[in-house]
Amino acid sequence: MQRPFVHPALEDITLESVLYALADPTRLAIIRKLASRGCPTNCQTAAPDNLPKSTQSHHYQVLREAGLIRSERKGTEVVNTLRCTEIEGKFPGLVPAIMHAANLSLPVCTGDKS
Amino acid sequence: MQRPFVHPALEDITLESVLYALADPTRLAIIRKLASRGCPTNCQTAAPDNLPKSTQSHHYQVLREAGLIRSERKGTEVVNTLRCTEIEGKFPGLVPAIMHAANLSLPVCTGDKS
DNA sequence: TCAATAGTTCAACACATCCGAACTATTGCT
DNA sequence: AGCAATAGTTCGGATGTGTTGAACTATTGA
Repeated sequence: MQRPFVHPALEDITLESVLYALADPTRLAIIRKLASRGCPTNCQTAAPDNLPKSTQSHHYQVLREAGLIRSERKGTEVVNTLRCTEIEGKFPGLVPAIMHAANLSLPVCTGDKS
Repeated sequence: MQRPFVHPALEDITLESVLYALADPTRLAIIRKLASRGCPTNCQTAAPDNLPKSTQSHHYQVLREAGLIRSERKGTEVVNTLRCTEIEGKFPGLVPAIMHAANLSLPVCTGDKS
């Protein structure tokens, strides 16, 4: 927990890593949950199902290293924030189009909790 | 070569398979080449570099099964066509946004040949 | 100080990817 | 018709990637 999180600079975010990160159903669900709470929102344990912690941790790492989320420690928890305005500046319309497509193909992101 | 190609029906195309297919640099390059020649265009050997034939064959199969391209045999060749109008109907703006982002991040798709 | 909570790291297994070699199908030449 | 050349597929093995339980680290709160 002492090891600080590594976030790529905006210019190091690549289209392929973004697509790769969002191609996984679990990670897409995480991003959808984050996005459904307004864009720069935070979310503790936005884990889709009862996924093992190690797997969750791995998925958050992939999303972080792809540049999609920003992670910050708050006590024992990690608060994740969408970096959508940054990404929107780099790849205009990309994430909104994917979110829109996700909302069309999947029922609706359950905005549970709080 | 006798085995007919299998193309998913429009309703069986999922967002995740589309993203997965496009997350690979090689496959993204193939789609970019197809798209750069006008939308419903065809392309024989749109292989990016001098990629092994077996690998090419694999990538075309992934793109086909994701629903991104349609493959038809013409003599000894296989002609691949983007299914972009169909996909546009299902996921409006998705592929254009990705193509736009690709054009922003990568130089420009070299429209070589013919 | 100690238990509980939240998350990470490690190692092992399962599964996917890549590519050379062998194969199949079609064309065009003679 | 036969045959070489071309275009692509299939197979198998090496290599890489994803998933997850077990052990570990940090922080909070009693």
